[in-house]
Parts: sequence; C-alpha cells; structure tokens
Amino acid sequence: MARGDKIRERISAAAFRLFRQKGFLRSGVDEIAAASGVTKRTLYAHFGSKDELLAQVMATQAKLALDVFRTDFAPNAGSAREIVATLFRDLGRWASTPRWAGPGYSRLAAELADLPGHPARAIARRHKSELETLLAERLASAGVGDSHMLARQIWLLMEGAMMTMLIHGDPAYIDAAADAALVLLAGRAEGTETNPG
Amino acid sequence: MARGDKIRERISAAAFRLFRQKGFLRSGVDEIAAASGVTKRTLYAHFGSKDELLAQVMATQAKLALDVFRTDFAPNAGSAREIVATLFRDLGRWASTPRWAGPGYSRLAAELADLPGHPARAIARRHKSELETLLAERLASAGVGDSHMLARQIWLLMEGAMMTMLIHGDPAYIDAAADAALVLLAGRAEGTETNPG
DNA sequence: CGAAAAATATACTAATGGGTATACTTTTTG
DNA sequence: CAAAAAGTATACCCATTAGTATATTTTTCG
Repeated sequence: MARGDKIRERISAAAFRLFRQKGFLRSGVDEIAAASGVTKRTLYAHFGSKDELLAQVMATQAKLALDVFRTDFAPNAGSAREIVATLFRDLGRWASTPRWAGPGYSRLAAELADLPGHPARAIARRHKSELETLLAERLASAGVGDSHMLARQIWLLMEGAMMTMLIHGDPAYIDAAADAALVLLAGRAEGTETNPG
Repeated sequence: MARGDKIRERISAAAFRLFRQKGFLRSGVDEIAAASGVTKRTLYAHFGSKDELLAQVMATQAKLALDVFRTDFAPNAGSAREIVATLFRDLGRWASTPRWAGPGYSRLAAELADLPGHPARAIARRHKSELETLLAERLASAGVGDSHMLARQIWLLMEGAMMTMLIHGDPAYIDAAADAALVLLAGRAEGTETNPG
C-alpha cells in the first residue's frame, strides 16, 4: 500500500469519527486535519473539498459496514427468530456505548435534509437499501415468506429505535422494538398477515 | 395582545420555519431577523441568544403540536384500527408535502446529538413522551390492552417511517409502517376492539 | 545520488457567524 | 403632552470557517 493511500485512510477515518461525533457542519477541516495528523494542505491534495471528503468518507464507511454486516453478523444464525433477536441485541450494545451519537447515516441525512442533491444523500440511500436487501436475503434463507416486506418493517423499527434512543437514551425502546419485530415475524411465519375477522 | 407579543410570535414562527427547513446551524440570526421583518437588535431584545431562541421556539411549537394532536387528530375515531390507520394516513399526507424536511424534533435532536445538555433536547424528549402517552390513552379508551407498549411500538414505526421517508422519499415505507402497526394491533387486541359510544 | 513527488509549516483570503454599540424614530402610556 | 419603552438602521467586533499561496523539508524511486 502506497504512502498516499495510508494518509488518505487516516484522513478518512478521522473525518468519519468527527462527522459521526459532532455532525458534518460542526466538524472543521482544520480539526479533521489535526485529528489525522496531517496538514490541511495535504488534506486538500487528497480531497478536493469538504463535501467531497464527506461523500468519499460515506462511501468508504458504507462499504466497511456492509462487509462487517455480511461476514460478522449472525454468521451461523439458524432460525429467523435468532436472526432478528441478534439484530436488536447488537443494536442495543452498539447504542449503549459511552458517547454514542446516533445512527451515522440517518444523522447525516437529517443534517442535509434541505440539500437533496448532495452526493452523500445518494450514498446513504443506497447503503440503507443494501442493508435492507441483505436482511431480506437472510430472512428468506431462514424460510420466511414475504421476506422483503418483513425486512423493510424491521428496518423501520431499527431506525425508529435508533432515533428514539438518541432522543431518550433509554434502552427500553430498543427492547420494545425487538419485541415488535418478533411479533411481526411470528405474524408472517404463521401465515396470518391480516387480523382474523 | 401587546405589540411585543406579536413581534415575539413573528420571530418565533419565522425561526421555526427556518430551523425546520434548513436545520439549526444553517439558519443564521440575520436570516431569521430578516424573515420575521425585524431588526437583529430587536430579536436579541426578545431572545437572549440563538440557543435560547431555539429552546423557546421548540417549547412553543411543542405546545401547538400537542394541541393540534389532541383536538384535531381522529376526533371521533371509533376503533383502534381506525385510530392507527388515521395516524399513518395523516403522516403520509404530511410527509408528502412539497418541501417536507423531515420530522422537526428528531432532526433537531440529531443535529444536537453531541450536546446532550442543550435545553432543546429536554423539550424534544418531553414532547415525544407526551405524544406517546396521548396515543396510549386513545388506544386504551378504544379498548386495547397493554396500550402503553403498543403506543410505544407504533411511535417507533412512525419515527422510522419519517426518517426513512427523509432518506428515500418513497411513501411506500409509510405504507409498510402502517401495515406493521396494524399487525401489531391485531396481535395485541385479543379480540376486543370495542368502540366507546 | 539526485530530481520529482508529496508533505509540512505558516500565513493568508474572503465570507460568515453570533452578538454588541450608537444614534434615531415610533409607539405606548401615565 | 411628555417621557419611557420598544423598534429601526447601520455599523461594528471578534471568532471561526472553507479554501489558497509560498517556501521549505521529507520521501520515493529511477
């Protein structure tokens, strides 16, 4: 690996840390440069602008997150129930870390809500879709019918749990979300999509 | 109503509009003053700082939103099913307005994620709790058992739907959330969906 | 080695931010 | 009416921001 790539990585990692911790707008370029042990001039040699840096950071992290999810998450989970339970257990652990600053992608999307054309938005959108699809595949291979709809609804619960956790800081909301997800799963699995009249 | 109060209201309304549209950090004080047709000096005579302005705006809007919810939302909804369906239908309409910029409170909370002590955070937290409680009461009076848990889970779905709608802009996610909410309701309501009155 | 490429250090810019100061005009009110 | 209260207009302060310029040093590599 060339030296330049290593520096790129250092900058990208530091930027990601700061963006997630303090948000995009409140993270200064000088700050990012200092945190990566690099001169601002060097930073601008690698990334043309702060927005471009954000876009590249998001793309990099999306790839990393997807790989982690693909390989590490519930690697040999059997039942759909296990998959769902693991998903929310991991979420709870993650969201309980000391200075947890919420879901990175959703936070960034919220921060850029008035800039629908920003490249980072498209990346966040694609990343979310990929995760949703991945979960759907896991559920399908665990024998769940209508796995797409269920995966989508579970992601809705995940998003809601993260935002609510960010607002309230109360892990009970994650438990409630997990419970709801399992109810939904049970509903689908037993073939009773709609309430019996 | 005194003149001063009218001006306060104008400032507060303009600030709310801008905060929701562009976020807190990207809304300048000069901009807010101009939008409310008021001098910056006057703005500072009414609100000591930008943060204080945010806090007061959030408090005001929370009260307004709660009143609207209390009186206008599903005023004579009978069954719990109707309540839930109406809730998501209204959400879908709201989120489909032209320049919809996401859920105000959650967005602000996300923006201030690294400042847990900010007064606006506490207001957002309380507001969310009040809404959740209100929904629980509605559900309870419609004969739903364990209405607290159900209300909480429905709010999780609402939050998730809003954030996802903000990211994807696809109303299908709201339909998916509505469907999930109804499945949860069917699961809880062990056969009793009675209509009071 | 020796030269090009890449990084550093430092200083700069132009704009923007929140917040304040001063002098003047309008509105309210005793 | 008269004076205080409230608002306007305008200019200013100081810190911070993204991004650039220049000159110097370090690293890479033929």
